[in-house]
Amino acid sequence: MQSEDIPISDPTPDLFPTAVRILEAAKRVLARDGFRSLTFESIAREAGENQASIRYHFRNKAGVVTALVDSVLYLEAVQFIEELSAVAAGTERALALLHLHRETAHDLEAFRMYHELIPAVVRSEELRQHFRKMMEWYRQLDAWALAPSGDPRWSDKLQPLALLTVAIADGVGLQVQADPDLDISAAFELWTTLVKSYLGSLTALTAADA
Amino acid sequence: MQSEDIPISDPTPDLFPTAVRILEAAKRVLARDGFRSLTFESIAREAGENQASIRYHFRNKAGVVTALVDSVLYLEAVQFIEELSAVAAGTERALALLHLHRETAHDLEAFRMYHELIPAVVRSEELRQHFRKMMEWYRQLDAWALAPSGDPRWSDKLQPLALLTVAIADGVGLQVQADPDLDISAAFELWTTLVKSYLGSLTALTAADA
DNA sequence: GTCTATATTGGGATAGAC
DNA sequence: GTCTATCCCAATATAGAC
Repeated sequence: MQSEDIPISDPTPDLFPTAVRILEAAKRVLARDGFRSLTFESIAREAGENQASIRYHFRNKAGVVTALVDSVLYLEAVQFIEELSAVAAGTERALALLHLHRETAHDLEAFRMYHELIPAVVRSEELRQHFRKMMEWYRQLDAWALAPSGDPRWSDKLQPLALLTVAIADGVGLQVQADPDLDISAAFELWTTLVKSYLGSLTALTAADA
Repeated sequence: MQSEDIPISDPTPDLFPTAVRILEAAKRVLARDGFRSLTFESIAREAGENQASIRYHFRNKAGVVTALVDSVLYLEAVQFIEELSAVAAGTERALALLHLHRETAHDLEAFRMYHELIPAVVRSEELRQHFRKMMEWYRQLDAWALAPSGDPRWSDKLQPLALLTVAIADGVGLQVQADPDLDISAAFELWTTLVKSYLGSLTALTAADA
């Protein structure tokens, strides 16, 4: 799994330094005050820039939102690659993935941004395609991380499980948004057990095939 | 599981007929055009009512949104109770629950409304508490539906699994929003297998205890 | 490429007639 | 309890100076 497999490229380096600062400011506003508060005025204030400067760099509001979504989705993805690439393939990496999901569920701010963006993302056909690719990519990342070995044939076989792990990550994150004090440890331990036993049965089956 | 266990009551019958029609119109606008399009003007047009009439019945915008959230959450919940109560406790009902989740994932409009409301729900403390209770209630409903028998002691034991089933339902729904053509059948079959095997091991364990 | 001034729109809210 | 008229504000967008 090299970084070339990411279906979107980092939007940040193509931008002027001012544009980057504006984008960072926009992300802070989004996380703190929500999508409806994401205005030229609030971004300009947060960035210490002029409203007209934002418009110059991003043309209009839609331009800002697109760049923002791109950036948020991208960064979320990059974090996962980095952390999982450091772990050896097999059970260790599978456990690392589930652990990462568990930690992420408690990242209230990240999920808040995520949920703020979803309505905008789903309603714009362009953004939805971006989102679709990112979801697909997340499933592939999970399948890769869950695979007992580096053998790429595992990827297909693990797609159904990967769909579930991604769903669990998103779904638990939502429940934590509803109740930040929710204790999810027992559920994640159960989930880990279920996944381990399934992976075990898969490798046993494959060994029998051979 | 009687309907008295629902933590919120049906908001609809307390309202005047006009208010009910306004609320129904608001739901249609929300599903079709999204939260940002939910204005007095659009609701009034959809309902064939006057803007001032909406204000008279719901005081202000926040009043409309609160009633709307209440109504959407409530109806979603009621549907689940009705369908699952018709099935006998045990494996049959557990499978019915998972099947219901699978069907619901394809209800694009319902999930669209759900996702449109989430940002508003999470940012208002009052609405978030409502949402929290509803999530908790959904977990209890799932635990009840998954239980091998009517014995209420199962409920506690099955909370972790119920957290997962709720997460799967929400998480898969999101993936389908991203890609309506996504094939989720293999994933749900796998999920059903995992749940059945876990429930089987639980009952075996309990039988050994006795 | 940064900024000011201003135009335009649209949504939320108020007062009060009927 | 329904409706009209009107005010106010916030947010996007434009023109053009520097």
